[in-house]
Amino acid sequence: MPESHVPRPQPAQDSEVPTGTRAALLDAGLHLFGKKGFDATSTRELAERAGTNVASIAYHFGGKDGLHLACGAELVRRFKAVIGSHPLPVPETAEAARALLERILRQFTGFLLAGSQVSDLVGFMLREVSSNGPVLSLVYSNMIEPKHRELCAIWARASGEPVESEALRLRVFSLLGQVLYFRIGHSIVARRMDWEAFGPAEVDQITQILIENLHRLLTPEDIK
Amino acid sequence: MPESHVPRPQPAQDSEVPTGTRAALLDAGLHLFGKKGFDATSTRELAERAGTNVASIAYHFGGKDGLHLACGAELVRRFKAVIGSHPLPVPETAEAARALLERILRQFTGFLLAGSQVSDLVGFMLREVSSNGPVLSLVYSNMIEPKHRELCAIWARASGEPVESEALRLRVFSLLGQVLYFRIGHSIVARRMDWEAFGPAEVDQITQILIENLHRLLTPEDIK
DNA sequence: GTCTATAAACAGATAGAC
DNA sequence: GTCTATCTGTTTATAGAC
Repeated sequence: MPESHVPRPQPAQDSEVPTGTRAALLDAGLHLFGKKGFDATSTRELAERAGTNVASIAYHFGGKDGLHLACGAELVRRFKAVIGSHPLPVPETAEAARALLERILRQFTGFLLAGSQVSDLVGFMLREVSSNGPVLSLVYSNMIEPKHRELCAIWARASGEPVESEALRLRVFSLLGQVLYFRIGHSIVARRMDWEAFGPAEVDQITQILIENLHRLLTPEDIK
Repeated sequence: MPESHVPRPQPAQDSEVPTGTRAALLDAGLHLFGKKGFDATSTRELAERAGTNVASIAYHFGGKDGLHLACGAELVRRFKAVIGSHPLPVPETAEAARALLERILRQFTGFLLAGSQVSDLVGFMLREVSSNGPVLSLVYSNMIEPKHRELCAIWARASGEPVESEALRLRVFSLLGQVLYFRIGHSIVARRMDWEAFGPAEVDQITQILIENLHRLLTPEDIK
């Protein structure tokens, strides 16, 4: 038989890149849900920002909740498109692992703190983390869990601790938590530091402290 | 003249302790705003939980927004009632300062992570931190700023760094950020650790890691 | 697929009885 | 001070024209 109507095979295991009205609504959702929160965002605002009408939300996503979940999936898709879907290799030596952790931490602070074109994604994700709903489950298993596991392996090589020990997993969380706090509580930090905003100079200053903290945290207390 | 109608003198500089319907609405506000967020909480829910009617919100607080702000003030009042309104004295020696920091950190993790009768307050405050509105301004200047300043003074004594240096202020934030993250991202941590909930054993484990981190962070890297 | 029009429920605020 | 009843506007969802 000639050309049939079956959907074309997907490129590898990656999900479809959205286009048209669908994509515009996902953009609007990631932006507005992240900026104002899910409840504070109305379907009218979403439609207006996407340049369409309210009914298209129900048509494409089944409703406001469906759009919310689809935004979670889109977040994971974009994240994988940026950082790649393959795990980082664990370096051979402790020194190389330590250097890699430093590089990852720099990337992470830059990603979270420097306002860029991805700042919609960050805002959206942080709201989901606090709310702990079905969208977080999706993001956790497709993004957070695998990346945290990779970090633990690298940290274990750098510090000599056993891989996947409970203390190690918690320590990695405590390092990431520092970075996240500077994003979540940036308004408080800015007031206390007498900063008007988080410019490049301020982000550099924070990054430097966090890099120092990384090295201090990697060093057991009794070696002093 | 005999008994007059002037309001009775306030006890010291502390604000009035609310009673009756007013107090019930503040309780409901702290609970529901903290649990579901301001936008997701309706005035009907608030009135029902307080055992009163919607009109009383406007009567006592002028409206939903007024109740929100009053909840912020009530948060500060309750916080001061627990920890006292006087600043902690800075210890004489570095060792004593270090021990005091450890004690404060234990208190802080217990306060934030162990679900207690104050967990409503913590949930409310964390939402305000993220939302950065007028309620946060109130809480910041009456609670966060003075307490952070005290911590910086103690940290400076413990580490020998100059008081109020920018690096020191950021380092203190980074330590507090660790604790806050374990509260904000507790659902993520619980999944990754295969914990069903944050019980006393789990909180102890986290506290131990954070205490270790405190001592590592207090120790400059070059002394190893 | 896109859009207008509308339905049905819900929001916060308030008038007025008690 | 408290409460019921109601006003006015907004919410999400949907029916149906094109």
